[in-house]
Amino acid sequence: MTTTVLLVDDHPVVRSGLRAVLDAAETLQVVGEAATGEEALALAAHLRPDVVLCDLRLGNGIDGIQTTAALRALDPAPAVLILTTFDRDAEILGAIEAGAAGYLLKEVDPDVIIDGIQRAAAGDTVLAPDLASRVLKGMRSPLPRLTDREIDVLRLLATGSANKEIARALFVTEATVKSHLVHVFTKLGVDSRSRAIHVAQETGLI
Amino acid sequence: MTTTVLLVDDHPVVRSGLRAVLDAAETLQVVGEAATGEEALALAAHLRPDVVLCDLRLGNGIDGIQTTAALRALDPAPAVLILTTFDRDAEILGAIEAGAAGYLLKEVDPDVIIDGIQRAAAGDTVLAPDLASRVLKGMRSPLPRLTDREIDVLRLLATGSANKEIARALFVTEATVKSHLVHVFTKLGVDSRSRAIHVAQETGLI
DNA sequence: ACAAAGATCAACCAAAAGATTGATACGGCC
DNA sequence: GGCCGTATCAATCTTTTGGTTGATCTTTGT
Repeated sequence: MTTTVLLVDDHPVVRSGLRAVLDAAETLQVVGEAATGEEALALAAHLRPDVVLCDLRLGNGIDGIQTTAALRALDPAPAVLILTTFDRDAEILGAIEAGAAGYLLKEVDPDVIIDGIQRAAAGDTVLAPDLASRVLKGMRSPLPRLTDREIDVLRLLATGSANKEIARALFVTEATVKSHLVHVFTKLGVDSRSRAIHVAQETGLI
Repeated sequence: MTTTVLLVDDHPVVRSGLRAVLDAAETLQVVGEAATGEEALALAAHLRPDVVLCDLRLGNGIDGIQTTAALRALDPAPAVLILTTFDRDAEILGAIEAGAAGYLLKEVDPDVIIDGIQRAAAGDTVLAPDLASRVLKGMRSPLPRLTDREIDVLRLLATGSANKEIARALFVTEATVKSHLVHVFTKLGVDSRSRAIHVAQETGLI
């Protein structure tokens, strides 16, 4: 039984490579390609693939996590297998929480991708062992949840802004910014803005 | 006349895609593939390709810029065309300074890559117009050159370390760290550690 | 041999950041 | 209706950072 696959990646050469690899597997058939999340949704609704192989970073527009969530809301809903270079906790957990059946890194051999697609189509969860342990760890001690406002402050922080500048940008007082920073520092377990930026970037919170 | 090409990328699916694309072009012939800079050097010395198509990030070991410099030191020296997702100034200028004949981003269409390889083989410089203007800008007002010690301090800064912690890590006094930071801030045109981290990351200095 | 650059260190002062304590108002949930 | 979480704000104090001025020693380049 042939499994149909939709490829979603903003790099043409990656799509070419995936097509060459998957076409060589007799049980898989590439039915379409998309360079953006929006294209992926339109094509998936029309072509009804069994599996969507999707990158996380998709240029402008919605990202791979948002694309995954939207794909999983389709009827019928394809299995989504993430294939990306990004391995930060927030991204892995975000993809799984969005409904991805699996998460592979682009460094893997092509036959791992083929096997992953087949297992995703069969309803299995597809994770490399080290990623699986990180997902379990994430379920046990989840990444801190920052409120929208805290994210706003943190993003400005990461551009190098001082508290006064952040206050000005968000139309609040410096005291308010400091209050938000106290919460952010506590949630991230840090005690300086430099550390907060570093942890947030490493884990993919921003 | 057939142009021979060596592919250097740590992602197997990217190499597959490039091979599929280049094999379809009758004037090009892929003669080998490497996943690391070290492999690339060994293969290039043996296969003597006209052009090496090389990514910047190559997993562990030497990076694409170091690989480019080493390839250009071979006799005969192949033309090196960078194909990467990274478009930060320091990386572009670093690759050009290392002797790369050109720099393309992976978002481009396959025929742009084919054309780029042919032009690189012919001795031309291969840059997308927007990258070319940035290279010219880089020649007019080059990125600041930081000393090895300043880079040491900046890297630790980027992990979120306080001045005392950086001093401890480098076995110097806090006064020494502050002195280096004064120079770093001046060279980067910033006035805070957060801004220094941001600018350094955006331009690819760290 | 000399000059320049880099690395090191210090002292002082002002500004910013961070911690603490305390508060009000609003929206959502039970 | 009450509780909880979020967003907002303030005052005070301590710590850290950043800027300035000044210095010595070593290494590098001409």
